[in-house]
Amino acid sequence: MKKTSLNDIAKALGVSKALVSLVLNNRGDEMGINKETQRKVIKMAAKLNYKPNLVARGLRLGASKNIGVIIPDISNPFFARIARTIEDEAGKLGYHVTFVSTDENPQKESRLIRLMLERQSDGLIIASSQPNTADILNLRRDNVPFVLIDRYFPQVKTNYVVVDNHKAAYNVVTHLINLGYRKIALVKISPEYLTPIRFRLAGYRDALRDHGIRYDKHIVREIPFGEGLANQMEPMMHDLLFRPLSVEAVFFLNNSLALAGLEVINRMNLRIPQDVAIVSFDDIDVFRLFHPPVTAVAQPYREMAKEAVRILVKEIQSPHKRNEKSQMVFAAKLEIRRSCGFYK
Amino acid sequence: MKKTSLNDIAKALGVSKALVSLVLNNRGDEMGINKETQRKVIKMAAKLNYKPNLVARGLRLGASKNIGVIIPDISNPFFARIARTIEDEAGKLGYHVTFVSTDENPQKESRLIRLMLERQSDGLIIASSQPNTADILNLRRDNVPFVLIDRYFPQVKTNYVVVDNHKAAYNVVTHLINLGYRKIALVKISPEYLTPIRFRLAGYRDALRDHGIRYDKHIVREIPFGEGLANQMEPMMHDLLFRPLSVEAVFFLNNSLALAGLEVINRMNLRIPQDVAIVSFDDIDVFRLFHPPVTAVAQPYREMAKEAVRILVKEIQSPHKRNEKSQMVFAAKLEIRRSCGFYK
DNA sequence: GTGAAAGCGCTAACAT
DNA sequence: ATGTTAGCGCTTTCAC
Repeated sequence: MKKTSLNDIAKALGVSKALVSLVLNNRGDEMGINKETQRKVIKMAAKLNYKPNLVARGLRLGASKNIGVIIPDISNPFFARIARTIEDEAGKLGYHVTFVSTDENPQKESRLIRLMLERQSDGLIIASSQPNTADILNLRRDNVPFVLIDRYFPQVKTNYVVVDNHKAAYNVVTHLINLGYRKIALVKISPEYLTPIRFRLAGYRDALRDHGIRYDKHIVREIPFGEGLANQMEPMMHDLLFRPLSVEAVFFLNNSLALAGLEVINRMNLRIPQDVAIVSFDDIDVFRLFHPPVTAVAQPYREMAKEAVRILVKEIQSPHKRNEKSQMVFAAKLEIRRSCGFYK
Repeated sequence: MKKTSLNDIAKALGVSKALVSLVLNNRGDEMGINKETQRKVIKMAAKLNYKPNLVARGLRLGASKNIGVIIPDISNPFFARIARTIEDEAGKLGYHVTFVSTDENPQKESRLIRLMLERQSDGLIIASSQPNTADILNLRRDNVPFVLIDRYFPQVKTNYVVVDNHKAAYNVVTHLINLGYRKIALVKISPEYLTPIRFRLAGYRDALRDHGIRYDKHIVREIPFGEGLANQMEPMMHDLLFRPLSVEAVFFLNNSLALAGLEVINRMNLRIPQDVAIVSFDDIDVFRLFHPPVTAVAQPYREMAKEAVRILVKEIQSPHKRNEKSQMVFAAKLEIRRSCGFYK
């Protein structure tokens, strides 16, 4: 059973497909087409179970009404939330969304950017894992509407929506220091060139410095993104938490690190916060549920996603002034819970 | 700056676009096109930054190489995992994927199915929230390749990939009974007509019956899908856990329910499993990390997603024998942890 | 070896 | 008030 096209309806009725197109796009009245004719067209469309071919329409109109969203991993709760909000907000504006996951792999990301463009996405939202700006500069040169989210490139003028990672990390460390902790370890994830990681690290260093604590590279650690996270966490935590390092607090730079770290700490039968205090970046739901609840930096992901869509769609719809770029920096909120020994 | 098309390359070289198309699709040798000409075409394509328009190609070829995935909520970890695996597996077979979320809303699901078809998806993977089979029957009538996942319709012959929910729930309850629990509450989510919910409930009833325990409707509860979950959980837990009901164990029928329930139980300062034992369906990562770790039913989501893609792509690629339908029922695994008082 | 032409389904401009 | 035509970018058939 072949799909019904405009032509099939036109033939069945002995009219032209242009007329059918107009009627079905609710432009019948505007074009002064006979009410009765319109009725017949609509009826026949229903009878033949007509579904417009949006691909053909997109080809004709030069717009797909599709937004490509390129993120590291749709199964990471932080990005899943952002993705979901983007989906909803884009829907309100008449766009649908295609998500793809890069696994923090720059080559894969390049391929996926290309794929989205070949599939004629009208614009892109990207949480980029690129170490350099080549792809981004290409997009800009080609006048492709896009918005960076979560990560950006300070040296390039683009649209972006991020949080103030430096300040957020600074606040975390200050909070810990105020509670009396001095030996504060930091566990980050590679690739380390990403702006969120770099700025969080800088916030950590600056907070230490401003409180007269020396930066100690031995208690700043890194784990590569990927599956083996749990395995590497175990020896690392042993190393940090026992002599000679004996850190008092650990600041995890994202939610996956914190989850892996918590699992290890539980296995080691250490108490939080008595034996070690814990803070994480990214406030995922379950942090509230742990024993004790985990202090974490909450990013306003809804607002971020919403803004990203708003900026993108605006740029898509005004092809003329594509050189006005928007930069949005949101404040993150430190959700203080009991894992660092302070009870709200 | 306009996008480069085949025609632009053809003109720049004074050849026909047919030739360019052949060369760029690596069919130059096969068609015996001059090596030197091929080289020039490829060079010019690179110089003009040519990107094939996959939409136009799809229109011509009648295949988009796209799979539509329709699920309740991409930000639910269970579906996010499935989605991610589908993305990877489809990618291996040369397909890309579009995810959309229905929020368990049947009308929204109908609209999204239609949208995916209008966007010319070659096939669909659906975790359906429909109370009836109308949409499914339409899809079948129109010969659209699709695979149901997680939920299915027993009265309709379709492809589907699910777990044996009855058996899994039966095992959960049997496990609890063997540990000595008698008053076992069940908390389910609406819509209740979904096969997983129905079969899990049936498994619960059958296990009780087989062990000579009377089914008590007062300790079988339901919460509607949506935002207000936490609010409704609180009074419900009070009701179940204190007199006169005083249940000894609670079986949550999915991960969101269990998370909300755990939060309330923590707030009530009850101990797990001493005051109440807990089991959940869906084994999400964090269950391992709770104090105590939560016993849960693990679905083999990787295998399920992989099978769904395999079945779908096979059907897409063999338009002739579309009436051979595959039904896959996977066994779920009960991950026994300490939340029900049994220590492995 | 290469080119010309047709056509996928649609819509906009132009005719009548 | 309705129809005709052209063309979006691509691939395929057939002709030279």
